[in-house]
Amino acid sequence: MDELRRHIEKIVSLTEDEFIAVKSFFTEKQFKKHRFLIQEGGNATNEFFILKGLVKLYYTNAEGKDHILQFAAEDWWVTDYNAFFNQAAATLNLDCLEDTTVLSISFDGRERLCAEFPKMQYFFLKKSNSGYVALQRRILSLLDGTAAERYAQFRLLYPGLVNRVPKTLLAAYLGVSRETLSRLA
Amino acid sequence: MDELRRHIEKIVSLTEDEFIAVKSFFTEKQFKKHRFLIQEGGNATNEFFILKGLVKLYYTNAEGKDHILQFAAEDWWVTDYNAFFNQAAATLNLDCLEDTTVLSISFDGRERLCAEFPKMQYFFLKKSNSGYVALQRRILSLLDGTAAERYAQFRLLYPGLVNRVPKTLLAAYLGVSRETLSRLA
DNA sequence: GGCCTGATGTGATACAGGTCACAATAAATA
DNA sequence: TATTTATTGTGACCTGTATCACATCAGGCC
Repeated sequence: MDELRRHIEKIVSLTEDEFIAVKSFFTEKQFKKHRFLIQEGGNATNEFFILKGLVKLYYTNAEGKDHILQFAAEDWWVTDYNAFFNQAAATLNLDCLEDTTVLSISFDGRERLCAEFPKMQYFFLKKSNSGYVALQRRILSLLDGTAAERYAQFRLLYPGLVNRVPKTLLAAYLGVSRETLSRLA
Repeated sequence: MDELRRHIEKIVSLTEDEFIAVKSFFTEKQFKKHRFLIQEGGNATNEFFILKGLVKLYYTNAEGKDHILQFAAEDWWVTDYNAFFNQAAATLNLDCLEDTTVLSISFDGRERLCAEFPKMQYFFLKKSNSGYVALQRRILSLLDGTAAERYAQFRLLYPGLVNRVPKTLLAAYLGVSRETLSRLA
């Protein structure tokens, strides 16, 4: 739970009492490797903060091909945000690459948390803003970069993930075939 | 200015007095076609709300090739968000495809506006959240779709822009060459 | 230990889309 | 009105990646 506090305090500071109140909105949960946190067609009523482990968020297209939107390891937030914010059915899948421990917060919980603590609303705003910028960067690398450049960029940006994620999945994140990535590596 | 109020009130409601206070944070500005609102290397101290007109936000790579991150017409917000949020030098360009009127707000202004009106912070949070989801969707269409599919999707999503933006620029947005787009149309 | 499944490498071949080149309008601007 | 400067189309050719097909090797599990 301390991870959450350290994480939040990178942006806003909290008193002891405030943090106790904040953390009451979260529930700790454990998932084994291969378990789903969200499945297409199901609900996505929770957002997850990863305490330990590694998950992948992905879309499976009509031909059964997966495209990975995000990996999330320690200190990352993840959910099917479209489904979460709009309280709609999930179109994405989220499952564990490793045994994973998360803190879970419901949509309503998050709304109440933000209403009660403007600081936390500020925190989520800053997070959302930097997430937006990160996605813009990724779009640019898809528009501008070659497969090799995107791979190099990924290694720079997420050195810790490169040797933790199988190449097949890295390929599904980068938008390259497994075989092509293998020829680059 | 009424456009701004209508736009905000889709998410939070404001009293007359509140709106008067809110709008004092904005300045109206006019730009002619081809004028730059932001240039690479310059500053991006302002965020713009488009009242009238059309702009493009783009990145120019080392070979001089442009990649369009965003078009923004009436009721859209736009800036180089990386530079804006981090108070850093711009890496993107923003210029006018048509004569354009905007409401401009500075970074500091926006921070004070959010601090003073939690409602407005909530507004910006919701906007950022849906922006994030929209970029995820675009990433998926870059990962999954063929050029023709992306074009079809764009027409569905932004029917009003298709005949307002030259095909050359649409191609730079979709990540296809001008020639290929022409053969699809 | 032995078996199965997932991860990775590599060759052969196919194709979507890029690049280059030229032409014809349409639209700004002097 | 005249003169550039954008915009769009289209042919010819090239190339980065996808696909398909095997082969190998490591790790988890019975």
